[in-house]
Amino acid sequence: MSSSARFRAVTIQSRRERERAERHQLIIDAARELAEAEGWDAVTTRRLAEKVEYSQPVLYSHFKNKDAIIREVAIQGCGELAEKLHEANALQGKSRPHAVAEAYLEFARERPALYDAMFVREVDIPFGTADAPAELRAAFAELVAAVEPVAGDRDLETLTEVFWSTLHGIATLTHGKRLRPSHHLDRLDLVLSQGR
Amino acid sequence: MSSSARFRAVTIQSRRERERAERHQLIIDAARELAEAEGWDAVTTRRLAEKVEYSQPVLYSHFKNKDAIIREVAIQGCGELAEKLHEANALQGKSRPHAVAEAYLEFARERPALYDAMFVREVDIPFGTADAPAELRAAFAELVAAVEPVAGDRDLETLTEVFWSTLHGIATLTHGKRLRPSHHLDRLDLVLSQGR
DNA sequence: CTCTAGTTGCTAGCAGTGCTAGAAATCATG
DNA sequence: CATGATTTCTAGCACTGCTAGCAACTAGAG
Repeated sequence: MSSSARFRAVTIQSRRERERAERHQLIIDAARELAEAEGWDAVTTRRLAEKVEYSQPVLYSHFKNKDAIIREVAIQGCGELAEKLHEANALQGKSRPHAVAEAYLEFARERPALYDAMFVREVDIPFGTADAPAELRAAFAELVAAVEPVAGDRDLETLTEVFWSTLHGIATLTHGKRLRPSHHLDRLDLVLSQGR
Repeated sequence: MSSSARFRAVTIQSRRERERAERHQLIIDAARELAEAEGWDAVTTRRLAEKVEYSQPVLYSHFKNKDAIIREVAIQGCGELAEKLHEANALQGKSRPHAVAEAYLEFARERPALYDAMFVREVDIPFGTADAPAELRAAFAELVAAVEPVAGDRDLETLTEVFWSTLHGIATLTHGKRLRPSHHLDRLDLVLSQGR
């Protein structure tokens, strides 16, 4: 093997790895788009394969199974949520809890399928533990940051869990048409006034 | 047709209707048991038919489709929840919000599959409207009753929705292993102290 | 007791699901 | 061009929810 051949081999390999990574992401994006457009029930391996213009087995060369694809969608979604909450935390004017609560609920409302994958479906992503994905811990950290200025002498992490639970409850019950849509803002005011 | 024949005909018919109703309930109970034992994924029409010792098409002579069975399970579950909350509301000693919150979370923890059918899965039961099932309205009424003594000048129904959302959020996030199990009681204390 | 009308429940099958073994096609290299 | 390795596809399995159409049973009349 000549040195130029070896050199070529390396670049070809890296190009292949890059293409593989692109296709990996393509599958994730396609799954998310399909879910957002028609719901997770419409995300079948056949339709997903058709959307990325490959055959079904290609999906399984990238992911162990269908759940692994959804899990990846969920984790990337957590990254986006963390970003959005970070921006809300940086806003001047409104109180941090207020801004973050609004941002959280807006996220859940605008991307219901994504939110579903992240926090409703059973996806066995490690959550509390140390080996939870970074995106997830980042999102929770933003919630902690939002609550911190009003925590007072209350335990910060516990207070954050309760804050998160309330937002999550409102998000899911609203999406399931179990709350009166007209009173959305009233509920938000009430949550925030209770938190002091 | 003699008068005795007519009499017999009526009783035979009523006996059949009774047997049909019993089988109807048998299917609902079997679905719920199977779901509670192995999760809703295990509730297939084949396994359900086997459990009630009939063939699959019998299920479809009682229910329009599989979702209709789950919906019935969910509605009856709401009835049970309403009962349990009613008892909690009647308890002396603890504050009503405290007793009801504990009862609610205990219900969700002990019957996770049932709770899932009631409030997590998309089941298109009419919720807010007037033609919502009585069981459902009864359960919500108990939540209202629990919140009423601490409502003060806040809108009762909105406050109840927020209270419910928080409980629902805690219930689902706990079940999905997204909250620290060790701090369950702390969270509850925090919720109740915030509600005044 | 027998025959008939009507009901009830079953067998067998369809189209679709997640997933995979093994054949086919493609590619980099001598 | 030929070869060996890699990549991708075809075809299939066991399962899903659901249903058409046949078989078995029952109730009542003669």
